[in-house]
Amino acid sequence: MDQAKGPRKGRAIGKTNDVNADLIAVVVAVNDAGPCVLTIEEGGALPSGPFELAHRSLQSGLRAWVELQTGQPLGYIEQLYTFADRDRVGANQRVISISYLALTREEDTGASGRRSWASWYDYFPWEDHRSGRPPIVLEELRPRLIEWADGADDGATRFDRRRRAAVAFALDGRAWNEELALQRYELLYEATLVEEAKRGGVSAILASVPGRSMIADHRRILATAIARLRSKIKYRPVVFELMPPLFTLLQLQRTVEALSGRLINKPNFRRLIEQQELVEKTGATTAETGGRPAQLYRFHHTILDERPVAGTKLPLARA
Amino acid sequence: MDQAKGPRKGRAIGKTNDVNADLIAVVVAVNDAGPCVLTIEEGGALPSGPFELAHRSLQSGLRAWVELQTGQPLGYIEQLYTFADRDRVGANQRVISISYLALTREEDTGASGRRSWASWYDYFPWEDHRSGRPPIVLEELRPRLIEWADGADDGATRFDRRRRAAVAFALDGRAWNEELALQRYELLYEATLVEEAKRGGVSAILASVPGRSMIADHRRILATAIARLRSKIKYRPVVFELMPPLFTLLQLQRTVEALSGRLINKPNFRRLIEQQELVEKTGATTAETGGRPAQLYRFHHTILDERPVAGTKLPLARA
DNA sequence: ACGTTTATAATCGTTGTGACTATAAGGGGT
DNA sequence: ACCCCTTATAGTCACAACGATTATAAACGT
Repeated sequence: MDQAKGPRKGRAIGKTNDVNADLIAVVVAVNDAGPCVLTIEEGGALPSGPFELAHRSLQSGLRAWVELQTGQPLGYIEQLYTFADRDRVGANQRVISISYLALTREEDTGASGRRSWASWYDYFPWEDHRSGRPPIVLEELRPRLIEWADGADDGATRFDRRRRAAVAFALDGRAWNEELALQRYELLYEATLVEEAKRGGVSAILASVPGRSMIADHRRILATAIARLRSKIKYRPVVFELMPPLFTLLQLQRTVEALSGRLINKPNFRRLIEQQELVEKTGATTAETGGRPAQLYRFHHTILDERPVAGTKLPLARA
Repeated sequence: MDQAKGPRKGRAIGKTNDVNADLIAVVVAVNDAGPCVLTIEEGGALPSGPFELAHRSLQSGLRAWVELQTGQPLGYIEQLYTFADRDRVGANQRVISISYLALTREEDTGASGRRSWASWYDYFPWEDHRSGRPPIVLEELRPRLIEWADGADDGATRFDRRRRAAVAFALDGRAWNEELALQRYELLYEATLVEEAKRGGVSAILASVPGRSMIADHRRILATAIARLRSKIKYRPVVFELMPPLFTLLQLQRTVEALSGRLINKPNFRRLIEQQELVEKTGATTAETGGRPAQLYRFHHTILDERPVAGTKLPLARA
């Protein structure tokens, strides 16, 4: 192998450069309660395990670990990011985390022990704007962020911190941007307002921190997944990976709203979906919700192949 | 560390699961000749090297290797993808390739030995549509792709292959989509129409293959970078990383055209750039190109912080 | 019968943007 | 000096996308 790669200089094959690669999965589903993530340890961690020689590929290794730990088979998979960051260094060993996003339907509730579905918004209570801006933003986060900003040494840093907080959390009359989920989490981390940022720190005085945390950097990875998914549903029809075979347009809309954390105008949503020919009527109807029975639709699969770029643009409120 | 990660089951710390992680850089610049990539070995490989204990992070490791091998300091860096695929398996050792995209200006031509800038389109001659569709598509690729499609066993596969080829290469009256650069390369790989796909194969009869190749999967990584960059310039103002401090709007347009491989309507481009307030006039002008002297602009940096989503949407020809 | 809920259709006005035309300002050749 | 070339810059036009709103239809419950 190395002979074939002659160009490398100073390359030393040996144990000194070996690393341990972890595969971490964010498995997402949506149910009536909202968007969910598959967890182990009662919501304290994401399914994960080391990449091993026996695995044919990164993806198959990930599938194996998730199925072993939760019994959940995975369909759609997409690579998220590879981390090799802070506080994950061992003696003469480094850990690389390769994270994936998986979309599935919460059906096959195999009784596989330690798994459980947890709502996104238990971990990020400030991300759900479906009923307007959640109180936690103005009541808890804003004062603490301002306090953090004003604690900076020089004026330029204070100004910059206030601006970043305002952009991320839609303060000072700015518009909320649901895709900034990761930036919001990173900002709270930087401001030491999440539990993870206090680990190993001297401040044993743990004031109440917003949102439930996870081990290691799992919550950060979850934030990465949320941001990616919220962005992707706008230009690729990935929502359908989360839908049952037959669904009504309102169910589809509720799913998109659950993911994006904000409400959508109903007629516009219907028009967008229908004119893009992403779905087709089945003829059947359902009347389980009360009100006029709704048409049942099915995803129009061939569209995926023909139009690789088209997607489900979300009709979201203008700023 | 492992105690903190109690959830893992069947986890075995030991040499058996160790892997070697390679960092690979696609360093992009644009000059008068077009879009370029930084290479070593006379264009045969991308700068790369193993992730080592001494590196503080993945990014710093990458910077170190690129600077060591080419003398090029890196500015903007963005992670591309992590591969652990085919034919990169050694005995009891696996190689993970973590690839990055870097944008820079081709200025500091330090005389660092084995580096050289190579045009994208030497490796992907079918990707440059600035002067209309290149002849290679219809004259060479199309007949071979059809031959490959018709070589399938069953009719469904034949149909599917023809459709995929038509979508990727804009056959049968379809519109060219510059963002499908990676899919095109993968399709050619699957059809055994690129040199990499024939390595180790029995077919020693190497018919002339389109485009220059690289060692290992470096050309695939380059294709990934091109696709990512072509997509990203449409919604994030990353082009400016490739521009000198002062530039004219036409220079900016030529850069975008070089990257996307297609021409842009001039008035529309100017309107888009100016109304988004991405640039500001400096007052100075230049008259080096002949014709009326052009205003020199400068990137409006503050915009980056205020509008994290806004970008340089490309006014591209409608389908 | 009436109100409530949901589904479905239609309309209006603004914005975005692709395509095109026109005018201005320089240089070089004859 | 004039013409012609090249490039810069401004303006127009038409259509498509889309956010917001209203209206009508079809079920159920009281």
